[in-house]
Amino acid sequence: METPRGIHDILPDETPKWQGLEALIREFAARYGYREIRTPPLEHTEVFQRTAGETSDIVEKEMYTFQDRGGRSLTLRPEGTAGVVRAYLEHGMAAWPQPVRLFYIAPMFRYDRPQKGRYRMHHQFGGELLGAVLPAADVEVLSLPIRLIQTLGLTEVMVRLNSVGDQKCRPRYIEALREYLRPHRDQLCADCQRKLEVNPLRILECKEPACHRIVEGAPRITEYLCDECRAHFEEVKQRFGLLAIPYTEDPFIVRGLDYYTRTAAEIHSGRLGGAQHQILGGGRYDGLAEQLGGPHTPGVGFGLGIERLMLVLEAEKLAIPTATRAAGLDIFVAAVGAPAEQEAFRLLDRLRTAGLRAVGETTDRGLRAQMKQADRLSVRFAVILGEQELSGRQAGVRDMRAGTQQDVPLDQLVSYLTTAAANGA
RNA sequence: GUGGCUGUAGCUCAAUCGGUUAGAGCGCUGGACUGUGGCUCCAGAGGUUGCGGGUUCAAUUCCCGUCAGCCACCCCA
Repeated sequence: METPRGIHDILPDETPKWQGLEALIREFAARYGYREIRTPPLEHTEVFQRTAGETSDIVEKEMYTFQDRGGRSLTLRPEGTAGVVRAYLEHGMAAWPQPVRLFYIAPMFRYDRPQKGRYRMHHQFGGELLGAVLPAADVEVLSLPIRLIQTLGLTEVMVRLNSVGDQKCRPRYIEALREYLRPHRDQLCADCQRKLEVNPLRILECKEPACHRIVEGAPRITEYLCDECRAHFEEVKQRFGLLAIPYTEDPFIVRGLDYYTRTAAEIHSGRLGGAQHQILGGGRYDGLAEQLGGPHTPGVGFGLGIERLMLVLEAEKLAIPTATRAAGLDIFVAAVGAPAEQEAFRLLDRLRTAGLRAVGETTDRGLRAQMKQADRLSVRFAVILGEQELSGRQAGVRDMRAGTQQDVPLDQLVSYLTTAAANGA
């Protein structure tokens, strides 16, 4: 038996990295006033169908969808925003003080062909700011992961910005784009010919050389933005300048999800070898709540790929800060002989109750083997209990770093070790 | 979903032209050191050669299928 394709275990040697990164993420979320939300990994299929867009790749071919025993269609979440907005509506967060700032660190599921940096289950750190219309909101949300990334020390990151307009101006642009593309229809790749009718925006992202050449001469969405969208985009850019965050404007990013309006943002790393160099995607989604049947609710957010971020950290040889003290052990209790083992068993309980981290021998190997075990566990102290020690109501305490050893009375052991472990920790 | 490369011990890898008992290092267990870790030496355990089928006297080796990883697409985080 093994894990399903593209889905992996995270083993104890790896979890400290995750915990360190998560701790830093939580710290940054807190600094920006974002509170954690935990939505279920499973939603009604409609939640994603109605928001991501019927013609999006996610809905068309990447969702893990199945029927439960009651015949309902459920889907493992392919992205985080729709579920958060669903929760916002379901729990009447519109009645909370606005705007509402939320974040999550959660697994996402997409039925893609796996590759390095692309998995069927991956984790995203997402932030959502709901109930805020102004451009300042867009820049606030996006600045959070950007500052986080900078703190981690990432160097070659590119922030790309675009505006995809709104319900008023986007349809006009789509028509203009279609009109421009129609005469070139025969030169487009098969996929794009299909997209021409269904979703011409996505042709902009096509990397097929032929399509790309045609797209070069296509009208730019920025030329079709309505006054409100134009002003919004201008202020977003101005505020990126205010924070001195470098970015490039990219008229061809449209994002794979249909719910985006106005601001669309991506962050790429130049240090990732493979094709999976995008580490963040995000933007504004003012129409999403309505698509879920709720009242108009402006929102803006991002999703940051944790696995991809870790790949970049590795590629740039950057250390992940360890937020808490290492999960290492303080003490190993070695025992020789049955009476000593009984005493050791009781001692372990006392040590742990006193807040120390201690393990003992669980088989009955010789002292030599037990000391070897203590060494490999990298404990600070080994406590040795045998017949000699027991008869004197004391124990040998060996400092594993110094290689020194002394006898300590049993009734003073806990306080002795508590003090000793605290010193020079 | 399309095309390609690769799967040998827990890990990293070897095994001649298809040839008889599939090896090494690290790691693990034990011993030298009967109650004291690290260093050294010795020994041991550990394998359905990813899985299934085919060709052959004989398959880790050749062929087909399948599963998984990787690479390029598609797309995305």
